[in-house]
Amino acid sequence: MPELPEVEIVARQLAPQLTGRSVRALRILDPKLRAHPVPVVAGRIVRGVVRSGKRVLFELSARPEGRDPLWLAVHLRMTGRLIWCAGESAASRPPHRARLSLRGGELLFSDTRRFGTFDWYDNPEDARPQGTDPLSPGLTPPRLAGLLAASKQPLKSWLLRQDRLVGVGNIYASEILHRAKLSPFRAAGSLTAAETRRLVSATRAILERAIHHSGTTFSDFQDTRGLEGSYQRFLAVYDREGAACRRCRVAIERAVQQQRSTYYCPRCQSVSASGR
DNA sequence: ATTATATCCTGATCGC
DNA sequence: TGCGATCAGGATATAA
Repeated sequence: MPELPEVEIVARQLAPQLTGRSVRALRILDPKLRAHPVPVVAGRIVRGVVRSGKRVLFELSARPEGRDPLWLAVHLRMTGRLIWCAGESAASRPPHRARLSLRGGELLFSDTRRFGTFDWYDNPEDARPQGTDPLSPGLTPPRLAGLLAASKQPLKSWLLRQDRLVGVGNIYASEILHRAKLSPFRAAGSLTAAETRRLVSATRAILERAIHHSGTTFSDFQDTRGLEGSYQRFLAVYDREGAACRRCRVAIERAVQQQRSTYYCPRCQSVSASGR
């Protein structure tokens, strides 16, 4: 479900809601989420909520007894949602895998397919993703060129690699390549300098625009209040097989790469097209 | 060392 | 209307 923009929205909404609140209790109802021992969180204060790659990172203060601060990284994977229920007792709660009770409200982790994960860190450095964040100043064309260098992977597959660039998923990968006028089948390491610049700016533009429109609700993304995003109205290629390309009117095509759908315009994104 | 395949889950949708 | 097959925005362990 959530890619970088959706996770960013969730973190931005939660930060002002949760920061400063003290933790009452953490209930983990799904044993699958309890693979590792769960640290004691009662009595800690939420110091902040930020996006870290595709994960939502919660900073929890040291406990009064003097323990060290703690970080919780929540990965939403396909169907995870973090829902903030203000008020002391949320009487009727939707189904959820875990529940963080805070002073003044509860944070529910709902996740139908149960792919989402909790990871605990006592050092935020350890929680940092391996790949470069596309919205950080660190993503420059030379930097991207260095990351792409020598890779024979198709561009689309490369974009999904979280150990290079972090945050791009299946929907935005197609959107980014369409905007950059690059074929999803091109070898990642074969881009010219100009094409690399286009890829950097298209990646930023698409992700920022999606954040601006509160993300994409393809089937079930909802923000922390249960509201849907609106970026699906702006999708240029994703889920538009057979529809006319908004740029050149040619029919959008669908291909399968790594068992995942790729949507592209065969004219705007032809392998030989140099773009411009 | 890269790169395909299978796997983790549930629910919605598709085609017959 | 019913029912099995197929498909989902993610990522990883295993196999090739």
